[in-house]
Amino acid sequence: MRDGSKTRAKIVTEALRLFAQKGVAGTSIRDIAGAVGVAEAALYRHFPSKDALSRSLFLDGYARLAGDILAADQAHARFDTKITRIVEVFCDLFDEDRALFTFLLLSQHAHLAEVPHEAGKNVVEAVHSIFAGAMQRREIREHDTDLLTAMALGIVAQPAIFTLYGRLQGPLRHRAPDMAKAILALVG
Amino acid sequence: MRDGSKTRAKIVTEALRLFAQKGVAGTSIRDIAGAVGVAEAALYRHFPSKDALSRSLFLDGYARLAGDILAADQAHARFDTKITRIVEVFCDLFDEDRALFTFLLLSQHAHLAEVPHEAGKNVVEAVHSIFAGAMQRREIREHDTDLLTAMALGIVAQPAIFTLYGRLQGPLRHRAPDMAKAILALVG
DNA sequence: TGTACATCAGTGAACGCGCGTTCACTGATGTAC
DNA sequence: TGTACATCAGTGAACGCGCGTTCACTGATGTAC
Repeated sequence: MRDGSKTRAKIVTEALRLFAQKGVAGTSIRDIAGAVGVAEAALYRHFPSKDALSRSLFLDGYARLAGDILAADQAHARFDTKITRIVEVFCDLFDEDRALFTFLLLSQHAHLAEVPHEAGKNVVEAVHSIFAGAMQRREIREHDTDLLTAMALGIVAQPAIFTLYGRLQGPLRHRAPDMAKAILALVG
Repeated sequence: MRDGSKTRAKIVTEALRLFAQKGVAGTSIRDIAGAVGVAEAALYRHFPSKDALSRSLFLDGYARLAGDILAADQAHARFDTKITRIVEVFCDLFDEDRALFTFLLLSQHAHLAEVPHEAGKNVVEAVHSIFAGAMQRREIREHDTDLLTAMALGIVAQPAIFTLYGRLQGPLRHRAPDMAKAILALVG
């Protein structure tokens, strides 16, 4: 049999690019197959449906970000170092794979309900666990952890969105220090 | 001729409700007409196309929020009062018309490019003008106004999204004091 | 007040198009002997 | 090493369905005289 892993990888890349550019609903199986350079039916050798493809891309991307956040958390001891590094990780992933981020931001509302609750696969749970842990260890004062999680995510996600729309220029990484400072001010 | 204003109002209400619930792509003209209780063709007496309908709903809702923000800004003198009131206005609109807010948050990426640049119709410009004004009057220190705008919007928008998903409970208004405090900490 | 007319909101059926998906088939490559 | 076979990635054409939109038509209501 032929090795389909190259084709599968290209489907992932091109689907992400097109989904980010035109949205999932605005991208047809024909579009993706055309960009990959295969017949439409070939996509169904790798993903059972268009919906499964977009779900798989979303859950994988979301899990990757959650995993990177958890790893940055565990690699550092002090709360402020954790936050700084996590913001940097977020910015770096954004700057390196803008198509993935655009897709995650665009289609979060379609898939958020299907995301598993484990912190390793769920960005919200990952961030939540970091604040909850710091609170438990008395490194920060008592707060509503969910509200804190929401505001912290908003502080990084909204500048990311502004960057996608050209309202903010240059790498998001340049904003990391200000964003980290803003998050630390939430708990200070 | 018959008075179509009642029908038009019902189209707006039902379309907003359905768009918020199932997304624009997931809602058909048949769905809307069925909810309104008219034939599909009747919708075309009020809006030239499905796209024009969703664009009109978006731009009107977005302009309403921007107008309310500007009005709250102008009704107060001190910067911290302005911010507090603006956050409250945002929360109240959210709590009163959740369908509108869900729709605005869900479909912002489809329409943001078509929003006019005037502060009275554009939420981002409205918030931007408030920070820019305060900076000019030396009420707050120098900052990157666009980054500030993004972070401030993120601080209120993300808790709104969490509330939509049930991750935060109760009226958003209850979070207003903490969100206002967080925004003021950005410039403090 | 009564009548003729113009306007236009709403109808019901039909339209063609693009979509996601399926199908029987091909042929390249790995495996068994 | 050579041959027969199994596997399965990829093909090309076709499918039916639901979609947004259009059409000629109806009839209620406002206006002119």
